[in-house]
Amino acid sequence: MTAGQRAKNNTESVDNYLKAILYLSGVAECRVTIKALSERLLVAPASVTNMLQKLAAAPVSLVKYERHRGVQLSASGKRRALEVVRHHRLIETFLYEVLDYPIDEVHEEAERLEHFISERFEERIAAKLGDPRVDPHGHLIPTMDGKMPERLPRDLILLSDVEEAGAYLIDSFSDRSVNTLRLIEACGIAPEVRLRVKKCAPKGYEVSVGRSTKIFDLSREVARDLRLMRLPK
Amino acid sequence: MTAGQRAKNNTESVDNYLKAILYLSGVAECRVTIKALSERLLVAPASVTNMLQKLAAAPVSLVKYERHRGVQLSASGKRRALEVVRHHRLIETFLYEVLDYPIDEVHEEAERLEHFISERFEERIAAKLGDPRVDPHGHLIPTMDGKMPERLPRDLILLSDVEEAGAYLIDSFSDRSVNTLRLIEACGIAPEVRLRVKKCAPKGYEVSVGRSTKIFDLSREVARDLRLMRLPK
DNA sequence: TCGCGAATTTAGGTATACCTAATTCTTAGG
DNA sequence: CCTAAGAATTAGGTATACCTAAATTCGCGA
Repeated sequence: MTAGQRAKNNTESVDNYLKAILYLSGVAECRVTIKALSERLLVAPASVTNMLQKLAAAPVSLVKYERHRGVQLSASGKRRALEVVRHHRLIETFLYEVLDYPIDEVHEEAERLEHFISERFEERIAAKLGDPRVDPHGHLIPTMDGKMPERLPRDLILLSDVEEAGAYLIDSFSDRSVNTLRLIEACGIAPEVRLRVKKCAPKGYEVSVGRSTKIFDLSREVARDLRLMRLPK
Repeated sequence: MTAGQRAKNNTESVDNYLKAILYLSGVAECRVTIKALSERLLVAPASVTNMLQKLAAAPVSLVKYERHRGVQLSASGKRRALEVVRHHRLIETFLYEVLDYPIDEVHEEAERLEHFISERFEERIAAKLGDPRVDPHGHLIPTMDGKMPERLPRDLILLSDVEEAGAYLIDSFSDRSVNTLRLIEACGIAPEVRLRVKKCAPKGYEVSVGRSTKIFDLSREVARDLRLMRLPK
């Protein structure tokens, strides 16, 4: 490194690797393969190996990495990853609640900004929003001290796995597909709203949302993005 | 360029060069020297030459550059520079008005975020703020169509150039020094507020602000950052 | 237990945006 | 009008974060 250049770990890129590892290792926190990371990040496997070697060798190492045996986050890697997720979900909530963004535009903007906001910005939007527990999709927001909050033990199920008609509460939905999000929003689907499943056919679902009696047809595609909580009959 | 890589002009770095040229070329839009840019951007002169050559050679060239004769913005360069300045000043206003930032923290955050917000974000905060004309320092905000708005012709003078006691209106102040900003704010100085100059000594100034009769001593240092409008006697 | 195919790693390269050192150009003063 | 100081440019290098292609290594099934 030449004089006048500072080591800049903690780049956008590093953040994205950490987030991807966090996501892929899941609740079990198991090892993540290079291939899985490569696919999620849309980056060649060789590039992933390279980056992981750097992350592991960093002065304060962000991942535990052994050749041919996959990666896991280290304690500090996990802390950083959760901080970025906190940024992401707070920004989404802020865009939705304060700036009246359409729900399907919230993810892309947050994906960029999450890397560049300061601690102060984080603190101010959290305050403005009253320290929200979930984002507009119903996903839990990690706490300021870098932990994922426990959720009340809920009996969760994807709509696509529902096999009998009945009453449910909407827990959360994926932020992946813009089209699905538009559709979901158009039906009035939102976290903590009641969903009544009228019929489940192999091709799709008939549901009503909230107090409305209007019936919507949802495809299996959409149903895979909807996470519900069973309500007692 | 390898397959799978897209040309990414319009980087943060490019934006900063364009802003610096805009600033240094001033109202007269005269040519800017490599040395001046090098000093403003804290980058070696050789790096500046390099970057300018790229900017001039780009498919849609952002600057007019001739070896040994300095640079000027092209029409599209100027448009882009003004867009970034618009982002900067809107973000500053937003942080100050909506997120209750202290005025001395507004510049640094905006300096980072200005490069990463989308058109939608710009549009939404502008709407939220009611399309403000000036930022919290009193600086004019370029319009959506990329022009610097005309200001009413005002008879402007720096406090440091004032030689006789009298009444003035505060037009704007520099966002450069955090210390100066704190001091300025503590005195209640803000755009469009009345300032009464009681005494101007070679070492400093005695002033009162707004309706208050309290007297503040301002150093020449601070006075150089304060732009005033003369009020008729 | 051996070998083959998939996963991973190494080796070598590109573009960006910097840097220093060496060279060339400009121009202002004698 | 000529020269030397200072400005600008060229040449050659660094770090980051990618890439492709060519080795490796692992582990599963015959």
